[in-house]
Amino acid sequence: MVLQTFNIGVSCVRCGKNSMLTDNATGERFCGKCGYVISERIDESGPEWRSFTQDEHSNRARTGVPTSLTMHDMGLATIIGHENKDSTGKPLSTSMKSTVERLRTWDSRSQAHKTIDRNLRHALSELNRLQDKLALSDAVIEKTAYLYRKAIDKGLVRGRSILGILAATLYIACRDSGTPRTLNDVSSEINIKKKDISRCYRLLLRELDLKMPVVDPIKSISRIASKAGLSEKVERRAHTILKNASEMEITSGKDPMGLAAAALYLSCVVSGESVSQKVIALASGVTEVTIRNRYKGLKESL
DNA sequence: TAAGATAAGAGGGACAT
DNA sequence: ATGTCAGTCTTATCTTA
Repeated sequence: MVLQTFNIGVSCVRCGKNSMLTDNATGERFCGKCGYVISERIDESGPEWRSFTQDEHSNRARTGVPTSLTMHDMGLATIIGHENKDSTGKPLSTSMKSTVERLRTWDSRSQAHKTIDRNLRHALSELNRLQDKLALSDAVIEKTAYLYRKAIDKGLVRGRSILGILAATLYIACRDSGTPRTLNDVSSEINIKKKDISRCYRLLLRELDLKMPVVDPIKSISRIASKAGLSEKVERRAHTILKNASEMEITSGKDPMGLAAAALYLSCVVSGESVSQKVIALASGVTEVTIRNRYKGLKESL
């Protein structure tokens, strides 16, 4: 019943026979004689709770293997393989074969394993890689995994690229948790075109009924300022510029990043600090032309 | 060299057909 | 469902101070 197994030369803790096997497909270890299964994950995973006092720590006890949304099956893998052989490699009897056949049907029906499982595996392993690349917190990753599962449940992934949806869910998780990552950041790491991600992004917002707060350009200012190495005075002045601008209602519909960048540039000019548009454009991720356009608008409003 | 101007092109939202 | 329109941002190129 198992695709590929090999003996790892360890004796079973239950029956004592030297017959522990490992399954290449799932990485599970189990006893070829008595069927006892051990999980490697127990060793690797920490507790699923945090404790803040010594008391709390000693009072709590684990009640099972920790599960995580970032495991494709939440750490609860039991899959019936597709070969009609028993654990020792011998073919099954006819009656057993039909029994297994029936079980397998139920197995795949209940989980819709075929595509969804593979899909999830792919997405989550990519997610793992992205966490390192983009320096994301575990919370963001969990949130992404949660959203991705929701997207699958709603059937939104079918017919679309897995990575596209994944990138969009990741972007949503970042926005939602206040982690400053732009569409550009995500796009360049995952190697999917920005427009494809934003298409998926909008789709998800619509279908999952999510509400994304509009990015406040004032929040972007400090990010750009520190990246471009601007003084605090310039930063503060840019704040007031933007505040005035938004009261005069010339900011709606404009790219928040563009606004923030232009406000900073204007602030530099009136403060007498010479910083080129190019520097700010580089730090903010918008083009110099956009800065110029917003800059023109902001200047007129003063 | 930096800043400004201009033009072409892309993608999406609003609205009408 | 499809097409048009106004508005935005980007890329590229040229001119100006």
